[in-house]
Amino acid sequence: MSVTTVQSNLLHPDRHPLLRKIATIAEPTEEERRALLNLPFSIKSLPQHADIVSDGDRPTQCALILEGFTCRYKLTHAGKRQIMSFHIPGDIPDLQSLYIEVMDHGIGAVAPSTVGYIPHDAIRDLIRRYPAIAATFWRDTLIDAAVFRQWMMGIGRRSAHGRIAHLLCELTTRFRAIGAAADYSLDLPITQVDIADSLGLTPVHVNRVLQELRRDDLIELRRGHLRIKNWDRLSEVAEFDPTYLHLTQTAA
Amino acid sequence: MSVTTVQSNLLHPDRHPLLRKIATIAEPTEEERRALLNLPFSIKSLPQHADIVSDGDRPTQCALILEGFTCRYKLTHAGKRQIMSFHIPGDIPDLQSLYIEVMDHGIGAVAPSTVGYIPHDAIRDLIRRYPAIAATFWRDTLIDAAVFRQWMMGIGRRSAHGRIAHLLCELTTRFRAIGAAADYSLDLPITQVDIADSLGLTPVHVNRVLQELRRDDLIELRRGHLRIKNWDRLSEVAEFDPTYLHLTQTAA
DNA sequence: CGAAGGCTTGATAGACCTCAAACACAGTGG
DNA sequence: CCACTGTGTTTGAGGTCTATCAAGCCTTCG
Repeated sequence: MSVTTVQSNLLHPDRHPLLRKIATIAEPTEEERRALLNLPFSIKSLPQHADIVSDGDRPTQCALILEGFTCRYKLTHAGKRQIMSFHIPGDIPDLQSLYIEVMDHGIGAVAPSTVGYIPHDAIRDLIRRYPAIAATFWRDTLIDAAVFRQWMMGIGRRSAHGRIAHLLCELTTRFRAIGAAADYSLDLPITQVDIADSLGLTPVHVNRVLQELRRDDLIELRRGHLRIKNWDRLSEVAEFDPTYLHLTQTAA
Repeated sequence: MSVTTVQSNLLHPDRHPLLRKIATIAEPTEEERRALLNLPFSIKSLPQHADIVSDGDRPTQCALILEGFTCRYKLTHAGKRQIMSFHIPGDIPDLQSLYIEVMDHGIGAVAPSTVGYIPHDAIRDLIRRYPAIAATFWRDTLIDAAVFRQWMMGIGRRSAHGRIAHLLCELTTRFRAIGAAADYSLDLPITQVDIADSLGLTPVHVNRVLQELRRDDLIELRRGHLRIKNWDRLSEVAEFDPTYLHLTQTAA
């Protein structure tokens, strides 16, 4: 997908990823929306597995996800990977680099992705002029933290079944919030290895649990497409309560 | 401990918990320090196990830890507890409630503690007048998130040994940063159950691992007192790298 | 001295891991 | 059109780290 294609189709105010995302966690004024649209950025396409930012970097810009699917991860000395969050279009996963100099983790493309790099200076200038946007950005990083906490509880205290079900509920809810999921069906370019690395499990075990979830007719997941066949029972298994996502409009 | 005692001893500018804490993550000007000192708050003493803020609350104030030791936690439906962070004097664990209406977790006293409740309005006013303080507070919540990430990796991908060693390294480093640990020796009013709940383990297993760490002459931990006997080897076991704490002065 | 909270120990069990190989499927190239 | 390759998924057998259950023990404190 070429840069021009992206710019002409994707960045219309009505479907600009950043505005869509912001609308899920705040209610910006028309002027603030315009200011957000005017943020300068340089677009870059990344292949699967490429790093958007690397552990140890000292970024001078933030990455806005425009298309694709990315993750935040860390490696142990033994080389084991822990994924700490997934990001969808509209997210700015390294917003924190505004106030934390050194990256203590990496952000990588789970699927081929397009990102817009926004200079720190531009963001600093924006939030200086629009305190409400500063508050929204701060809020966004706080919601990130809320998601970390939810994942921690899952990894630390819940069964593999519950964890996997919960992850699928969370992603579905977030995709629906930005309007990227028709009904309970969505494109989810994720592998079983990715799921394993995000939940502290092995791919083998993830595979076995997914089979059970399919057998119980709760989900359908293959070739990058997820369909929740029984939302009520799945969210029950997951003990899913979307409060922690702190969405303004909680799309049921 | 009475309120008067606290006020007369603890809140001298030179040893005010909030100023000490802030100094570990930022470099406020004299004027900003004064403004921080002038924050109004009402002091309250809490017994062990009392909630400072509860899951589901909609706080209108933030809690500054003045004395003691508290934790952030969540319960599963089955009643299992996951502790997500520990807080020491100077911390404001629910600073996030400024921008996130509903608490998605509780904060409780691990040991008897004294907290100062600061009205949201006072904080909002402060950060409106001092953008640098706003940045510092934002940074503080970002560092909280960094700690969550570090814990997630531990729980998801590391052995019980590594996790326990890491927790002890982290707490020691943080206590040292605020000047609450002489050398590698500190008062740590924590039970083995608390450790288990913070690392996704059972108390029984924590007990066994602690015994090994003692046998290997790495630590001494009993009756609320921790002494690291071999920092180098312990941080090796822990794969401890304090970068993620983002302290301004990294006390070795 | 009794009670309570925390720590320790032993025996057993199970969820999840490890290793290893086979299978499915899409894309590529001859 | 069909091998060929690569990535991702599935299956099987065995192993282990950590959980569970159940007592007993030690301090502290009223």
